[in-house]
Parts: sequence; structure tokens; C-alpha cells
Amino acid sequence: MATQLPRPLDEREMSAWHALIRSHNRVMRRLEAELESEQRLSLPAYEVLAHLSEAPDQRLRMSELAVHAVLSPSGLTRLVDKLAREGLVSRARCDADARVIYAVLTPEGLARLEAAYPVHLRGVREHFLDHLSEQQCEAIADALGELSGVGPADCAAAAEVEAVAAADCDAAEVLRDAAGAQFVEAP
Amino acid sequence: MATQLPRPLDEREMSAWHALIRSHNRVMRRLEAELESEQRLSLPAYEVLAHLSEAPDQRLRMSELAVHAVLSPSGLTRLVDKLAREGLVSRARCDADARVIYAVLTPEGLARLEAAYPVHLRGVREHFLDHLSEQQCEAIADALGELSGVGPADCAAAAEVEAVAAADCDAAEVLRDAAGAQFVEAP
DNA sequence: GGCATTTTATTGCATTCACAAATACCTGCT
DNA sequence: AGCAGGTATTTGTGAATGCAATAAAATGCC
Repeated sequence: MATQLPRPLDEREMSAWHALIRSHNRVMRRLEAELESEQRLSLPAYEVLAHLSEAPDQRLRMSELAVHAVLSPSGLTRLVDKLAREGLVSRARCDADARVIYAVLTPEGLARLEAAYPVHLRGVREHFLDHLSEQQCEAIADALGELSGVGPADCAAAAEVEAVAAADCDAAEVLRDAAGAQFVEAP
Repeated sequence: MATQLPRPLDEREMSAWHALIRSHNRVMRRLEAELESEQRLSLPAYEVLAHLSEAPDQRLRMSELAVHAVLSPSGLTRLVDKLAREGLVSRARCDADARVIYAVLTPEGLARLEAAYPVHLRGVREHFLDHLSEQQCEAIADALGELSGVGPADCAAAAEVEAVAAADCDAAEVLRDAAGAQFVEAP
């Protein structure tokens, strides 16, 4: 009894699939290791702080945060617990809707993010972007962007935050400038 | 005191970076959910079985397996423990070197892999490849392949295993045909 | 107004996973 | 032979993570 199969992968498809898995794994591990050892921050924790810093009032609902951070809702609750214990974020109730909790970036959290930003940025360049030509970079953004579940508008807006910063500057300033932007939106 | 920063990300770079993170997350979650619910197999478990099926004698050293599966050595030990408890793989000592343990695919393991193969293949197509043009597929293979830490030769060889299968065929046959290949090599 | 449904966040529980230490073994040097 | 150093694997332990169930609150329908 022959099981009807989807068309098996050809060489190109196989290469693309494996490349995605392996490259992601490789890059993330390195990034996480550096961030952890140099700044005592996990990658999900960094992402939470970064998203908060970019949000209006530096606060975001738990549910929004869960979508942006790559984490389940329960995972996020626990991560925010941890960050709150460390004083990097605090929780605030929402007047309009008592169910929602805002995670709010504290000054300590911003400071921590400012310290971690250069390490993270360097890692992203060193382990990822430096290996890509401009064309490849663009191709990846195009090809995977569609798969990522966020509209191109969001990506573009998000990009601006880091783009405003000049090449030689103070990390804290970049983040403070960026902190006014608002473009985080659930898909 | 101005911290010297690497050049911040421009819009294209930001898009590529976020696209990698988000698309990977999205695709993997879906794939894993389907494989888990339809076949009671985690993605790492599938990968282990698949790599074993492609290896000469359907056996591989733990260390080789750990490199190919996206898992730490200790993680692999435990995964193989679990698969061995379920009878899908067995362990075998190596005559030449008493330190190495081979994980060997059992007939039950092969059967399980045969059952899971169509589900996995469908998922990879549906959630990943179907969204890519041929050019995009090629571009990803090129761009990320370099980052993935395996030589292009390995990728090409690995691709053949699935490429030999025709579009409309029996899953078991594909896997049996593929089982003779040998191209697994640590970086 | 009151009850069913849906949404938001948290918690219980079990699993997965990695790092570091331990173990067993091999290799080369003297 | 014997030991120093390196390699392959496993185990101890703690942290991270997800799913399902729960709690609390909004929303809609009667």
C-alpha cells in the first residue's frame, strides 16, 4: 500500500531547509553564549527589554510581548517574573481593562539594555550579517520576511529604530532616541 | 563616556535578522506540533531517526549525531535514551574504540520514521518551501548555507538522499533506497 | 441585570535541555 | 610499561519551556 507522498525535496530545497535549521542554531547559540557570559542576559530576556524600550511609554501588554519575543504566554509570564525580581521591569495594571498587565521597563532595565546592546549588535554583525552580501541580506529579508508572520510595514518601522543611530556614537543615546518610537504591533 | 559601537543595523539588515528569527520560530513550531500530534515524535527525535536511516549500516556515533541533530551531547544522550526505551534505536559498542557508542536504527525505528516521513515532508513544503520561489530557495541555500557550518559538499550529498525519490511513490521505498547513502561528516 | 462566551494572564505539572563534573578510554611520549 | 593529555559519553543539577487547567475580567446576548 503506497502512501501518497508530497513531492520529495530536491537538492536545492534540501539545502535551503537544512541551511535554515543549522544556521539559525549556530548563530543563536553563539549570540546567546556571548550575551550570557558578558552581560548575564539570555536572548529572550534581551528581546523583552529591547521591545519594551521601543514601545510607547516603554510598556507593553504581556500578550503583545509574547508575540514579539519568541516565547509562549506562560514562558513570558515566567521570564517577566524573573526580570521583575531583578528589578529590570515592573508590572502595571491597565485602567481600562483589569485583565491586562503591562510590563514596564525600569531605569535599571534600560541601563542593563544599554550595556547589552553593543554586545548583541556586535554578535549579530559578526555571526550573521558579516557573512552576507547586500544582495543576500535583501534576499533573506524578502524570502523569510513573508514567512515571519509580520507585515513588511512592521519590519520597516522596527528597522528605523536602530537605523537612526550613527556608526560612532554612545549606546545610551541611541536607545534613548529610539525609546520614543512606537511600532510594535501584533500580527 | 561614549561606548564605541559597531555600525547599527540599517533597515535591510534589521529585516533580515528579524525574518530569520521569526520565520524559523514559526515554521519549527508548526512542524513540531504536527509531527507531535500526528505521529508522537518530537522534531529532534525525527531528525535523529532520519539521520540514522541515511547513515551506513543505519548507525552513527553519538557525537556525530549530536552535531547533525541540533542538540548538545548531553541532550542527545537523553534523547537516545528515550528512543531506546521506545525501541526505536539501540546502542552498540564500537570494537575499535571502546569509548564510542553507536546509535543504531531498529526495524521499529525505521517503521516509525516511514510513518512520520510524509507528515514531515508535507510540513516542510507547506510551511516553508511553498512560500518560496525557486530563486528565493536558492538564495537561502547559498546565503545561509555558508553560515550553517557544513561544507557545500555535505549539503549536496544529503540532498540526493531525498532527491532520488520520485514524486509519487511509497514512503518506505524512498527510505530504504536512501539507507545506503553515506555522507554524514562532522565539521 | 444576568448568564454564556471569549479574552488575558497565571500556575501546576511534566518535559526538555544545557553546562559542568565525572567516567572510561585512547594516544603519544618518555 | 606508565603517565600526561585529550576524546567520547554519561550523569548531576538547575533552569527554561510548553501545554492544559485555572482565575479573573470583559463582552455579547437574552
